[in-house]
Amino acid sequence: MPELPEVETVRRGLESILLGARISNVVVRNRRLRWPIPPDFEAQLVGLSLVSVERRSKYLLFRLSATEFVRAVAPRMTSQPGIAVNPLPQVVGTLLAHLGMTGSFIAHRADSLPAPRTHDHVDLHLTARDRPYVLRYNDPRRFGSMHFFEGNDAAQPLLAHLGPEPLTDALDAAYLYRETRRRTGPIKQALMDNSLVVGVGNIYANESLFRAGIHPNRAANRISLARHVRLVREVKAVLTEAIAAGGSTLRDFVNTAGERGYFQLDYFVYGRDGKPCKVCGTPLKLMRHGGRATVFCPTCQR
DNA sequence: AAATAATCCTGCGGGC
DNA sequence: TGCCCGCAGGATTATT
Repeated sequence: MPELPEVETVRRGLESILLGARISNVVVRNRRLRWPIPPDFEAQLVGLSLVSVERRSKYLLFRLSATEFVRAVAPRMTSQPGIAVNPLPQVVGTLLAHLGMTGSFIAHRADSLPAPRTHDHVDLHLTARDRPYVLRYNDPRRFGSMHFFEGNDAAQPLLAHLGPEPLTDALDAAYLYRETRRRTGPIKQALMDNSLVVGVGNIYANESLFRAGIHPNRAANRISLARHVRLVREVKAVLTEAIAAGGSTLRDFVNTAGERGYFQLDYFVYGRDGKPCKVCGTPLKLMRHGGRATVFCPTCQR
């Protein structure tokens, strides 16, 4: 179940393999994702080359150019405001994709492409450095989405109302404190509200609150600035550590090479209700926020 | 404006 | 063994 660290893991994998690749063909087997894949999707993509893969919230943005170019020797770091090694061609459009709950992109060498299996909805045929690949999108639950757009990100309804990225300076304690003054609901749900801050789903909300020692039920506007400082620090830390571990693999997450992540081994609370707290030994409790399981330590979290 | 509920979907695991 | 049911959950949309 991809959250920000899993999407970032996928982004890095895609860039490392497919930067500069030209899309030669697009095969859509099932258009019925979260929103239907538009009928002109395939025609819009064929012939374009991959300039970069960026991430905004849990969306992947494949920046595409009409002109082919040679991949730079050093990969361009798009997660940080980096310096392009070579001048990059002009972006003419963007493939916007979301993995939903169960989506995955796997890059196959074209000469060892398996026969399509159930839920293999989209194949992007690409050629990178004269080597043909097929980037295959699989999504059993079809909560993911995919479409192409031209123009500014801000004009995209899906991107227009997103809060700041948690791993940038746009998220700090002063911001979170200020923006929660009128929120009387549980901090857990505020953290998961994408208009406040993006990329923190159920798993990492649980983990961040535990590590910050904050009870998930505490009203957001009744948390002091000092405790917001700690919360912001832990949100950033838990996401950063999860990215370093290649994300979390519960049932089904795999990266672009089909490999699993390992951060689930470091969970303090998620999925551990009834088990002893790793810090104090108290049995962890389960409650629900908006249908989502919340696990917390009644001793460590206040 | 904020909070809550309903909705989409398939796979899996528990209970009987 | 097999069937039913609840649950998993991101994010939009609708409703209060």
